Amino acid sequence: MSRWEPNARGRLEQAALELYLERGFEQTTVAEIAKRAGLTERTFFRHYADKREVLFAGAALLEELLVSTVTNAPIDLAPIDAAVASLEAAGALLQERRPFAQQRYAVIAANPELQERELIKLASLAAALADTLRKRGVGNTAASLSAEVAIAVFKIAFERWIVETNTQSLPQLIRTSFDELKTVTAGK
Amino acid sequence: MSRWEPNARGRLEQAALELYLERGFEQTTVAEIAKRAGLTERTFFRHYADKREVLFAGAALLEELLVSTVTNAPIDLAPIDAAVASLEAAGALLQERRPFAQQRYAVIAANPELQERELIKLASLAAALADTLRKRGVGNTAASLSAEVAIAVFKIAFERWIVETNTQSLPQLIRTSFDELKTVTAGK
DNA sequence: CCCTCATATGTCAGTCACTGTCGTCAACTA
DNA sequence: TAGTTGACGACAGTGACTGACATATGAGGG
Repeated sequence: MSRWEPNARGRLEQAALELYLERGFEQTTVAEIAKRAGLTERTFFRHYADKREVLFAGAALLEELLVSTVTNAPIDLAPIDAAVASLEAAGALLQERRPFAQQRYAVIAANPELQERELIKLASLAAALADTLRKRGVGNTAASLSAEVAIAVFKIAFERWIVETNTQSLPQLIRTSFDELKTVTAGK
Repeated sequence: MSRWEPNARGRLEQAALELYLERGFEQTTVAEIAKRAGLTERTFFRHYADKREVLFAGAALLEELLVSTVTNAPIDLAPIDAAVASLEAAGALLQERRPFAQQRYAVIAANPELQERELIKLASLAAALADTLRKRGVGNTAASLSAEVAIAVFKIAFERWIVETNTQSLPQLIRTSFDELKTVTAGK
């Protein structure tokens, strides 16, 4: 049998989310999170670079999903369609964890520092998407534009998904927003 | 005659940019910035909420420019065109301070914390743009989409403007990128 | 079965960003 | 002239984050 309780990261993430919800992000100290997880402050920082990062462990998984989806998309699919399709896949994943996503969103929405981290994670996803598109032969600017725009569509769909009283699924909202985007950018 | 040297904020911003360029952001302490500006650390924090904010004093000005440009745009101009036009105006402003913009970009590009701040400032500009569009009667989602997409275009044009050896002006690059965006999002 | 080594953790001291509080002094105002 | 305000300095405190070193266990080799 192990010397320590298993799943230290899971316990830290759980404890952090709980405390951020109970007292707010700023009013929670890392020492408190660690204590609730049965660990020390130092151990927290061995698992997460900082106090914010503990809320963003899922980002790496999401990035893998986006990249592999775009990589495996039919080569004749337009760049923006490939990017949006990958976000629909990511949306399907999030759809399964809506309560968690809502709690997490509530915490992030209440704190600007966390919003900053969220934005850089999204920017990182956009960069990964753009890279993947370039590997499909898409031009530099077109790749960046497609990726950034797709992420913008995702952001807006995600917010509606969180706020609205569950009428459409997240993938549906992404598709709807994407359609509206086409209307918006269509020159006359 | 005044008790203190005038323009404390200007001195702090100048000192901070210099030091961030010389040693890097992380290797610079707020005490050093304050000392170079002839002030104390405490006074630094009276002028700027944190160590990063000193690099982002211009954002408020930019936001005013965007909002007033969109507000005064012809009412029959499409939302996305109004948003992009306002960013062209902002681009013209930046065009006049290219060396400063390049130094500032170099500092920010070298540090993730500063990139986070940059992203939230851009998101704030997008939110202000979207609000202004809504006041013109644009629908909720269309306003957000137009604003986010316009900012995405701006980001990509800005990076090209910084990197490329001055072939096109920033407003020109914004226009070019916007045209490419229309191509990219045009469904077949 | 013992030795060694890698791993996950604890302990402790230290730096620095940021805050609250109080004191100071010139300039303005009644 | 007396009070008020505004910009700053001085100082102590909290908490995020880091570096260095210690410790215990499970795995693998001999």
